[in-house]
Amino acid sequence: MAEEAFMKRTATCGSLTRADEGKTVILNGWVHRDRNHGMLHFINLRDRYGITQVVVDDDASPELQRAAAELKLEYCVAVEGLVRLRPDSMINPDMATGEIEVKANKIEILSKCAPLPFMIEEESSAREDLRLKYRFLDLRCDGMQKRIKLRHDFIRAIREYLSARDFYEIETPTLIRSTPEGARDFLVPSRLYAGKFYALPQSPQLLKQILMVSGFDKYFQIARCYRDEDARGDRQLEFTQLDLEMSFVNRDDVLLLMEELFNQVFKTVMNYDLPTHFRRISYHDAMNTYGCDKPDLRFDLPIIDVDDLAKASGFGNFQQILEAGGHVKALCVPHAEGIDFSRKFIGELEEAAKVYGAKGLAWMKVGAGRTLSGGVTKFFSGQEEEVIKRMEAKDGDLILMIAHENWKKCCTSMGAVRSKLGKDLNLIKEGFEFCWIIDFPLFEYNEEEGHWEAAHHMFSMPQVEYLDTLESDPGSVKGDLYDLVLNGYEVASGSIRIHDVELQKRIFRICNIPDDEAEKRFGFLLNAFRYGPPPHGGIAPGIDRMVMIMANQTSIKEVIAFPKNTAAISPMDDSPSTVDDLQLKELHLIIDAPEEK
RNA sequence: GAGGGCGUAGCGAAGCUGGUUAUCGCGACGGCCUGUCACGCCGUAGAUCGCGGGUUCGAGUCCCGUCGCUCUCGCCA
Repeated sequence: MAEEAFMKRTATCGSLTRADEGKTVILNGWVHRDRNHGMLHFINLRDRYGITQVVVDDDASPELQRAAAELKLEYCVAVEGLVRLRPDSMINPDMATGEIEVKANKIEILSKCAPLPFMIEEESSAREDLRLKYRFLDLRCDGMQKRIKLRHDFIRAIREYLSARDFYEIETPTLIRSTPEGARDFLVPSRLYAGKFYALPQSPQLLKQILMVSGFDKYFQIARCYRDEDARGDRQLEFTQLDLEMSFVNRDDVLLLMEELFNQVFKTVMNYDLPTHFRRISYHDAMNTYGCDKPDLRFDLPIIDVDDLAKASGFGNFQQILEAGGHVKALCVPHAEGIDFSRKFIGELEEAAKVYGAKGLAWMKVGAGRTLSGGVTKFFSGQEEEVIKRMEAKDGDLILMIAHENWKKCCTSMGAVRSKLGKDLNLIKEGFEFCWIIDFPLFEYNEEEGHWEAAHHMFSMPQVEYLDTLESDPGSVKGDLYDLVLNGYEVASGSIRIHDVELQKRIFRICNIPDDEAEKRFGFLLNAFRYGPPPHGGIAPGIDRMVMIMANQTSIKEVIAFPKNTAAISPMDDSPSTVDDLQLKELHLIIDAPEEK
């Protein structure tokens, strides 16, 4: 065997136990902590698998002592030593390897480390942009290491489940035709064809539908998707989806498959038992009851319709809004220990509501003997009993009301209040609460553009009972659409697709895309649909978001190895960057450029 | 495109109604230390208080502008 260039590891820093006592091992890793007591020197050596305490004793050779003294944080080192049991009183029960230590007899410095820009701790405390600039260091911290592993385990469990059920994993191209609808495309200029562009896929939507035409009736892909839109805590320019499509299925086939998939995956990855089936809520009910289409069901706090009570009240403001076709929604905030419903408390809730378009937040306090006081109480004089009963309010509770001409804004602004209360009053239970949101409207009216457009995307099937009224009443058409929601985040979105050319064209026309335009943009799909397309449908769970939630994080950056910041910049490699004129010229993006030397 | 929050040493923070030499912890550097595990102890260096302007006898602190980061609305299946 060839002589090694360095002392190669024979064990990892997480592997040694009592059973290894007496063995001579070599560890490779980084100096995590360094406690030098002069004649006694402890070094916590870390690798991906754990941390092991290395000891340099007073009987160490001068050479070894010199090497140990030279060590600094995050030096990459090899240590050869003897595994020995720690004295009983020195056992560290918080450490997986806390029963043993390695008495060093040789230390080799594999590489040195510059002074650190921040400490590598379990959860980094440095500002996010600094963490991103030094992402290679940030990724060394225990929290990031665990989350990257969780992500791997999650994806692996998905692959195993689907492969065992006859799904093929098929890659689709990431240089594709631009079919702009919805988000902005990232464009890639063509060198060979001046003025032409590829687009990076927003999702493999059309390609997977064409795979169905090809007979691959169970397909999935861990697909990278790109959208040129502003970033958010749960949105990046590029993200990863489990893209999945099946032929000869209806909605319930897809929902049941997903339920079984996530039951198995959560059990495998987190040893967590999900309910066999997830609750199904219509879009309309979700909006009315929770004020959003991605409700967090870890707490209840339902929104209640009080149009009739508001109408009978003496509150002119409410009545005007109701007469204009608006709505009044209410919420009963349960009395909580240590929280008084002060002006400040209510004011903050009002601010949260205003962000979503509410003009104000009306309130009343419920007192002893089923009385109301404060806020808008005087307008509800004589209705106290009825209001308290409707709201199922108890002594000390707070009743909140929002009125708005626009139903959706009325719902979402109260939804924002509900959401804030869930956090502020600590109502959110531990765990994972999935639900399906179904029966979405297929179209919504774009006021600016002055025409209908697809609420989700244009390839989703209308529910059969609306097929005759698509054109006459687009606003009432419900689609075979479904979203999967987890703890208040939309984690998957899917639908049964259209596989009929004529129906697809009707949808295009309603969305203001005439036939010739449709042929130009989506001709390849329509062409495929002329050759025996099967009925099909699918779904696309977001990997980043799901792992984020499983890891109890609030930003997907925490589960992506090299994310970009909110300004769409990667502080580590400083992309996007300028390129030289020669490159631009080759891509026909500029005409004047220096000739190649 | 719009709003909120933040910006003080390599990192994390304190700095009140403006008032002498800008404080603390971690880290770095030097020294001491035989059972630590966030080791401890002594010492040293390290800050144009994001940047520009203004008010003032005097600005980290007040005002205006600007840049950066971050959260959110818009946007985003």
